[in-house]
Amino acid sequence: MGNGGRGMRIGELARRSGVSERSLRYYETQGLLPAERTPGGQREYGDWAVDRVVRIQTLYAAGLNSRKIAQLLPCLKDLDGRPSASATPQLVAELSSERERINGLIADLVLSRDVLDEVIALAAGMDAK
Amino acid sequence: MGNGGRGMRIGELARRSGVSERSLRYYETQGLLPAERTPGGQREYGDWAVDRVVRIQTLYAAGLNSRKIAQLLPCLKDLDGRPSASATPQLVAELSSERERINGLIADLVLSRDVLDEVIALAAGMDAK
DNA sequence: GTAGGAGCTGACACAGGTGTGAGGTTCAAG
DNA sequence: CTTGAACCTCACACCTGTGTCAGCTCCTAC
Repeated sequence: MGNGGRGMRIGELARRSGVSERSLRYYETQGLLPAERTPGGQREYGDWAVDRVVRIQTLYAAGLNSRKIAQLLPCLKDLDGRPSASATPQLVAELSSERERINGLIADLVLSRDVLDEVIALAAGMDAK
Repeated sequence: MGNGGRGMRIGELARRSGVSERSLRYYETQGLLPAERTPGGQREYGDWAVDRVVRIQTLYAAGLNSRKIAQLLPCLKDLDGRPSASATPQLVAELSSERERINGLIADLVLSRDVLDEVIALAAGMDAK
């Protein structure tokens, strides 16, 4: 090893978080995932990075874009402490609207899932008969 | 008028379903929304089309692509009657996997919504204090 | 017949996170 | 020092439903 336990590099973070190195680098350019650098220029992450990456993925999955996530993250209390920023009224308005969208989307997803279940059940029924 | 009550044209369907004409034409190319044609070549839809378009939108929102929706639709019982086809085992497998994805996505959405709520509540708290 | 709103096709562009490859550098084990 | 894995940057491509524009045709009320 000889690492000194300072931090993991991108490969390990990718493996641990289940996200590609490509995406991790992209997150950095978007200001979502700051990284220390070794003297040689390689990225170094602390353990907190894993949780952050997972959180980022969750928010992406919910349809938020990089810009919103970047504004949002500092307003969250991290595992250890308190938020490093509070949302501006402007941001709150945007997030509220996202919230609405997400609620509608959940409803659509449930509806769609039921539709899938119906088709699957019907096929199973045919099969059994 | 002089329509004879035969069917609505694309503009009305767009207005009634809340979907752009562009999208309706696209749905037709994807085999999702068959349309009659007037002798002059204009599309004509029955009232059933509104529901179908809404259904298509719901499925798109759930992340299904045109191909899957096209396979899925005939396996659904329409408002009036019974399905015109049953799902093949292959399709059932695909849909089951979609179902899994949707369930995971719902979980992500709920998580994300909670995150948004936290940020919003925190900003409101700051505001009140 | 005519005017003008509505419809038609075809084509180009976009969003934006991710895959992929080239070509070069860093790191650590031996 | 050498070597090979891991990492770096840069750049191009993709997917796919939708917006938009251009240029033309249809339909219907007058």
